[in-house]
Amino acid sequence: MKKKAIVNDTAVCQVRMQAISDTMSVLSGKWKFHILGTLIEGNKLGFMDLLREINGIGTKMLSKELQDLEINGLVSRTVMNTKPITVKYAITENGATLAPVIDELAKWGVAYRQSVVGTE
Amino acid sequence: MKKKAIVNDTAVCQVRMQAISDTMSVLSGKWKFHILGTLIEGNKLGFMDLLREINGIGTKMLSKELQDLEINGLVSRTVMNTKPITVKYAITENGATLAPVIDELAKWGVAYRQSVVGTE
DNA sequence: GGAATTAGTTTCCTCCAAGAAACTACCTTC
DNA sequence: GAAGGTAGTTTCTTGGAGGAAACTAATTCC
Repeated sequence: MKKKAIVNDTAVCQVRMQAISDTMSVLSGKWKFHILGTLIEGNKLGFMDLLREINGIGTKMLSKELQDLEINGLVSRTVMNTKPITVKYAITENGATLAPVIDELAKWGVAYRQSVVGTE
Repeated sequence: MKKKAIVNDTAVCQVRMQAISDTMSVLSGKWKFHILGTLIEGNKLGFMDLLREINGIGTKMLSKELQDLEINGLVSRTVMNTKPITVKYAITENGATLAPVIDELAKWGVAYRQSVVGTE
């Protein structure tokens, strides 16, 4: 009798796995959570604002990640007709639904850090 | 007057950012969520079980990711003294605290997929 | 005219994640 | 003793993520 996959061999688990892959695919990379988190906290920020807010990111990465997020409908980009041209990035309705996800990640990170510090 | 970081320039935000980085650092890579999710669902699985459960993963990655997870205290590895030597991998108490995080990720992935399908 | 600010793009480079395939090693069954 | 199952390790290779720095381009301030 050959062994087969048991646990994941249900439609529910397949969907679940796929869903996690989807999420991580959309939020892949080193900076997306930081960008989204920042935009959720502070609504409507310019490119240079984000560059200052997010410690360590460079212009290339910020530009690229923002494009990704815009394509996926999580962030909106609006060119303002101001004297020196400015751009406002904001979280979309869809992007705002990530708040609980980011909250859980942050919460877990805090708890994990404490558990590591506590046991050493 | 020079502009400064406003939104993230609070202790709370710095901690939050750090926490997200911590979490993503521990859970980095393509397979950790899948491994953890599988171990949360089906308690105590052997190496070959996991290899079968997780579609697409290879021995090298599985081995490496399991080591990472064990080092970080999220997964336990127990060598059983059975006739052909077997190893049981299980989620730890600490690792089990990831369940809500994984749930949120999965939940969001499902909703996101529906939002994309719904609007096209 | 030169400096500074906005918002990026482009180029070059490096390192690492990830996969394929082969190999080790031990034990059991046929 | 060959096949098949356990649990991995090792080697080789490639694509892409990510970073540094230079560059574009428009406008405003001094």
